[in-house]
Amino acid sequence: MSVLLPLPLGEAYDYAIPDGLLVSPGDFVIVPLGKRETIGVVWGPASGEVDPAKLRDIVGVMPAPPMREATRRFVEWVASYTVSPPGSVLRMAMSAPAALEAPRTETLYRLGPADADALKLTPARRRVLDLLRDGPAMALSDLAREAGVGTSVIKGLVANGALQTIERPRIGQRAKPDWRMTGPALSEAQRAAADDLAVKVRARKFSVTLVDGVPGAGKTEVYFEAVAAALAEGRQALVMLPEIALSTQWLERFARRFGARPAEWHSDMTSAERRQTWRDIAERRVDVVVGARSALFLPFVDLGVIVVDEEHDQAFKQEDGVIYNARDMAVVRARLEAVPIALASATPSLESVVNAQGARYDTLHLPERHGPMEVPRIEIVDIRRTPPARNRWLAPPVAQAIRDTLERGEQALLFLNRRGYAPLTLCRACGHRLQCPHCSAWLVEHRFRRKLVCHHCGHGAPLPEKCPACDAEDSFVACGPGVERLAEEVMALFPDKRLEIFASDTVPTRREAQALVERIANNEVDLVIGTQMAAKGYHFPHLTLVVVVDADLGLSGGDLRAAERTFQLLYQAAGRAGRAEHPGRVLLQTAQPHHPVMRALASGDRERFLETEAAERRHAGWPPFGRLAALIVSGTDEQSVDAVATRLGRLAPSGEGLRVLGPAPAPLSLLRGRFRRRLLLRAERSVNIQSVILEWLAVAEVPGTVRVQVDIDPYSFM
DNA sequence: AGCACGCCGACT
DNA sequence: GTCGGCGTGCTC
Repeated sequence: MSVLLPLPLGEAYDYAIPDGLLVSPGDFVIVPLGKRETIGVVWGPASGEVDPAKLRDIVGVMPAPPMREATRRFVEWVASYTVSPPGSVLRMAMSAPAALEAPRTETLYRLGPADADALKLTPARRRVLDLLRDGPAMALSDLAREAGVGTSVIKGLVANGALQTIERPRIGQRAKPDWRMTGPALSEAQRAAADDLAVKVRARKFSVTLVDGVPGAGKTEVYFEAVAAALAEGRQALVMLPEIALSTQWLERFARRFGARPAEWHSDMTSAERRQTWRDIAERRVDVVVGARSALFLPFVDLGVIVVDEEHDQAFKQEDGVIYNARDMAVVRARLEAVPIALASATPSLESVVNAQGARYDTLHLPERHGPMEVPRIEIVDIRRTPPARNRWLAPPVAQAIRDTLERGEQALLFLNRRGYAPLTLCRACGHRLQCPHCSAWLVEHRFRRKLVCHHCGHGAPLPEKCPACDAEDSFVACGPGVERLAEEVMALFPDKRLEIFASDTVPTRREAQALVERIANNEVDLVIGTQMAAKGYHFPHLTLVVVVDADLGLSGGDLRAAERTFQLLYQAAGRAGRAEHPGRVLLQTAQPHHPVMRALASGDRERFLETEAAERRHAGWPPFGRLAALIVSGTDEQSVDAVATRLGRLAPSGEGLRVLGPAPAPLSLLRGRFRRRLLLRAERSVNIQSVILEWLAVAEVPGTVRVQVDIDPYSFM
């Protein structure tokens, strides 16, 4: 049999089956590999490429449900699409190896065969027997506690046969979401959209539906009905959210609709939680999973629907290891499982919009805000006309708007997507810039932590006393604003107001972030300064003013999605304003008031922006109108990295509808001590870009010291 | 991914 | 003289 191992091996290995062992494709098996044993998945018949005499025996089969055919095909599909070893993809589908072991058992006590009346019935013994006569079998400690006896009484009853023990797999008690509960009243548009999705779920066929609606239009309630329909069919449902949005607020909403929480799947679960949840999904004890991108590889048995919320969000793009976009792979999984998938967003990606226009996807529009809410007014503040004071970042009219808001007892959010005090620190005397020793990036001063930090590799160092280049003392000047520096300015302006910074540095854990979200929601905070962490998915009823401190920040840098991404981020940030009964106001500080992004935001004309954006990309052949792949060549030795990059450039495939750009030093030409070069392959949609790349890499003879990563449909150009 | 082998710097 | 650093290569 060929067995795929969760290792970056390139192909499945053949193993022999010892006499008496029964194995089938999909079984999780233990196999020897070198000196150790590894768990893999039986993938199919032996390839026959290895001398049968060399084959080693499969050691055993894990006591776990086998990996389904559809899941195996999904693993293969992702591997071939991303040009990754299938074993690396398998590893993502085996993220809780402990779940493959025999489930832990518990010992329960129930009445035994002996005639209780024949025993000496002490009061303690009677209490135990009475308890078990009317109730279910119980664990030792529970039984002892409830009967008010010591464990020795129970052991004694077992010894004389009045009680007996049974071993049972320990099954966590999970409350099941109940689809029969009545949901909130839906608007006409919501009802129509919900019915459409429910019909698709019942049809048990593959389809993709884009659920497109402004923030507050009630997309969540709509896709909850798709989940309810899957549950009514007795099937499982998967809801994918970008990591950051996996919030208590969302879970509470779900619990209100279904009376129980869904199973969660995300990176900061304990291994015990992973083990339990993975197994519960594989054995059908979990109906609904909400998770980040890795939830896509869970062992669903009978999936009925997939929902990807905030489908435009970049957090779905995995940037290390197997580089994949979980939104796109979710569509593939839905196809292989033959189920409908819903992609929801207020700012759908251009990819999805184009797919919807091309009739590959259906679209459900949810036009208005649902309930007594108004769409916030987005106003442009031209910082060239009303500039902030020197080394200040808030324009006078903006400061005034904040003051007015606070005076009304309402909250303001200042959005600045820059952690730390200042993005760059330099020496006034010689101009030396403080740079990371491992990356081509500036060190960012974090004044509260009294440290310099590299945001790319995590390198930290104390702020030096004097300039490392010219020895000048007290010569450092901070350049540009970060959230900490903005906080300094705001504290000086509003010293008696309660200010919180909402960034990964101030709320490093999910728990702390949620505590802060609660404080903001309960109006225990007046002013929030936040990075993009604060921009997404939350609902703050007292927040009526959102200020985008530097709306131009994401626009520079040669990224093909810069405009689209900026539009999405700012629109989402703006959506935080005025979601309760108070109307919201949004101020964008920009030096480019006529930029299409700013105009689209101010006029609310999203369609026109998307059209312009689509036209530009179509003209240039960029995605989604063409295919794109990046090769990232990296290594610790700059010469050999350059040699490989140059060779790849020389051997670049050519042909109809194909073009290779580069090699060029990556914008982060040094990252974590590795030198980096990039090549970009652009092709027409008809080109099979994966096979082109495979042939390319095969002839380029990359030495072991240099790594070439393939990024199909790159989102990051760093 | 492990776990080996293998070739150069600081120790008993 | 060894102990051990982690670079390189293989595992059916």
